[in-house]
Amino acid sequence: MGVTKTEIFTAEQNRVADLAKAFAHPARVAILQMLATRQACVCGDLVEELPLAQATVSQHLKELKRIGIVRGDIDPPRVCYCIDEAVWQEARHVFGDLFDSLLKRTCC
Amino acid sequence: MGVTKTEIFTAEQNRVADLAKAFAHPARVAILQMLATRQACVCGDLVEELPLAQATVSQHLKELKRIGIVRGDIDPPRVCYCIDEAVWQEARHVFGDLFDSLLKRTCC
DNA sequence: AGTATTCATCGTATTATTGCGATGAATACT
DNA sequence: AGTATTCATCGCAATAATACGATGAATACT
Repeated sequence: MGVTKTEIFTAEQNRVADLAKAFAHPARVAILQMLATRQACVCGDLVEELPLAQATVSQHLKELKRIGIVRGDIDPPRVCYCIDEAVWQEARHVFGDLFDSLLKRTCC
Repeated sequence: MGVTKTEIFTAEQNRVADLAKAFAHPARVAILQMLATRQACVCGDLVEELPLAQATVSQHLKELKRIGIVRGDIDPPRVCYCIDEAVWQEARHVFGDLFDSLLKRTCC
């Protein structure tokens, strides 16, 4: 039905899925890479460097803010977008734990 | 348009996005956790443990196989699903490198 | 042959996502 | 007041994803 039954999964599973969504679109990967590797927050420069319309970039940023991995500090009329370091580390640990959970298999 | 412009992003960005998609739905997270932590591959037991219809689980498995992180070894009439360890490690490194790329910020 | 088991796929309905033009809000600068 | 800049949001169109019932293919067991 296009509707995800979030209520039947654990909070942890839903959080992993949400954090993964931040990286589940190449445009958002590009945005996160830009924000992570710049000395300065790029603000609206994102639109210039990405071959996407301003409205589209704004929407991806909105999704990243919803997840929490990006903050938007207003500095009118600009907005300075930054990685939220706490959420970034949360994601690192969540995925790290997940990847570490692989056990040796006895079949296949 | 609901159409992702994959051609305007790097192969690496598209690969990250694809791997992230494996974890971008709580049902797939649950499936991957089950496959990663069982001694034996659970095959069709997935359907029993998940509150989803068999057709839905099969579709999630199809997506995981498309990405490559899961293999389906047929053992008629059963199918034994396993984590593909090589792809699992690929994902670990891809995300590890990404999370390590965060630099100290001088703004915000 | 007939039946049961296991799983994939098809068809369908519904919702989500992606993308962009247009518009609007907020601010700064003349 | 008038203009420019920056960004969010609305509205729309098109595609993707989620979910499931029904059906079919393959195999095993009677």
